[in-house]
Amino acid sequence: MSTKRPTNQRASSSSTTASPSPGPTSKRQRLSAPHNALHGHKVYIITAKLESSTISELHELVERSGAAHARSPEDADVIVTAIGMRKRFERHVDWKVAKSKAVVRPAWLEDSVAQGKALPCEDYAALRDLKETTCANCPSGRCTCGPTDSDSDTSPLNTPTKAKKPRSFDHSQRESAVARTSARTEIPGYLLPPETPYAVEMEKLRFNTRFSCQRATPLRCINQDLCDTLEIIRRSRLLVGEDRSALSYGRAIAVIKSFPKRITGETRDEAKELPNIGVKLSKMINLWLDTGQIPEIEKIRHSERFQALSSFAEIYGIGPTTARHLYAVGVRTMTELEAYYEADTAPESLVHLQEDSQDAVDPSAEPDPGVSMTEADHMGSNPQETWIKIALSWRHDLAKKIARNEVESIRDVICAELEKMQPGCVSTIVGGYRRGKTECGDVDIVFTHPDGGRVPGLCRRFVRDLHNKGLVTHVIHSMGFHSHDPLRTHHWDSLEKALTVFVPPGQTTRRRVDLIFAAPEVYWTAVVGWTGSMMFERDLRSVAKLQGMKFDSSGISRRRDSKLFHPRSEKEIFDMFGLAWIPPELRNADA
DNA sequence: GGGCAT
DNA sequence: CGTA
DNA sequence: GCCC
Repeated sequence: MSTKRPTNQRASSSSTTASPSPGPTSKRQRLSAPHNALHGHKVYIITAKLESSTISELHELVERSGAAHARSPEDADVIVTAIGMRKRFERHVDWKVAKSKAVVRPAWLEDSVAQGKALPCEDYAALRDLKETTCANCPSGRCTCGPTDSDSDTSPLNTPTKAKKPRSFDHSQRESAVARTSARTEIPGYLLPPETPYAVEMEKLRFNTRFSCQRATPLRCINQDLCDTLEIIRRSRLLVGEDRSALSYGRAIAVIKSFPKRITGETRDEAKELPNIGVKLSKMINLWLDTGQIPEIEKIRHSERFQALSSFAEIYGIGPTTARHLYAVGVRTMTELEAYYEADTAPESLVHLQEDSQDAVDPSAEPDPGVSMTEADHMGSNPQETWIKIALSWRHDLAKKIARNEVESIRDVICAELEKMQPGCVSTIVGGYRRGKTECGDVDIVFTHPDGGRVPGLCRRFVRDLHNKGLVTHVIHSMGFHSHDPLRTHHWDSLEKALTVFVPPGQTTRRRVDLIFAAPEVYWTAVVGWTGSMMFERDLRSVAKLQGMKFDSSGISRRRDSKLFHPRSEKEIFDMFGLAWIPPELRNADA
């Protein structure tokens, strides 16, 4: 996997080749004392297209210039960017906002600091279409540029609004996970995937960092056999209810997966120094190296209880607790499990909990508002029991993996249907598919619409439509968009989701398909939040928390004042938390 | 000895 | 509690 | 079970 892009732009020192950058701006005064060239101004740096070393240099320059860092483009007087294309630029800054700022190339900052004063912007405008407004807002206050030399289309700054291709599906071979359902309607740049992949700075992704969101973790690693072994212990810990222990095994697995060397007698010491590998795990690694196995694993493997709990928990809707209850009342095999739910003698033991979860199983509500779960109408008192009976009937289908091309064709079917109901939606296939798995357990798709007003309620309407057409047979809805509810203090669940059972047209195999509808301002958080892996998400949230922030798939907020943040690209989320970019295929921190 | 995602 |  |  060649993750290192043959990067060609070093935007900083000599931005682009063909610009009239006045005066050679050499390797100047790294050591010069601070001055006040830009005192009183606020500068915002768009990090896209910049090397991280350049980014830090530019930050230094801002400080040295006496300017302040703006926290957002809106907040700034000056926006520094290496982006020259309007469409790409708009992914970071609203066009209207941009017109009220000076939008310049990095060279302007360098040269202004070098010369100790704010230089005229005219030769530094980052985008041709913004040259005029940039001059009007130039900190130097003495830009002389007249009305844009409107016809000299040879300008290197020119940003053709119409890019090369009539961008309909030119992205497909790069990341077919990302698709738009509409080619006709105009989609704002910030909802589109990057036209070139972000650079992956491998040197920053050190394997011995604490959190998996700071490391590159491939789908399968060089020590996969060890990871698979430890995964058995982890599963076992989860099933018996030792969640914290399970968490530790999960973290250990994650860090081993990112360790790029085969663990041998040579490298074992290094491996034992890894974060999340402590005394116990070190001993296990020793055993594994010396004897080729770990006794505890063999014990677990052969345990009747583990096998029973494992198989029960494979049923959708049965988790560790229910599995343990079943075992406790004497159920041992799948066959017995079916018999147990067949016989209408369900004991109270399983009934009691789980009454008013916020998620509504949407079956019986045949009268309009919900999708019908046909088999489940006329049901007995216990919805949980009913639910599991149905899930039992799915188990063979849902155990089947879904090939990538089938994931894509399911996406195509769904997008085609959605386009009929609501043209112009944008979508990304997320989940394991996006992380590069060749076989997927389910299909997860995040949707939005450039007109945010089109999104509330769309999930329900659309799923009902799919149900009427026979494509969706069952659904669990989670509420979303209760934003209109004035009683709600956080009216910020700008996300609707439906967990469905889907049968592709002309087929009979049921598939689990999750549809997520996000307001446009939380589209990228939803995409990051639903791409996974699970450990990657946990660590991302831990990192956010350490920084006083809160991350979840429906938004990012500052804990102290609940201020919301709306990143305009996936990478902006990484930037926001000071994390190096990690592409989806290297977020596979689960075994 | 508390925290471990939301 | 189960699920993502 | 590991980290701070």
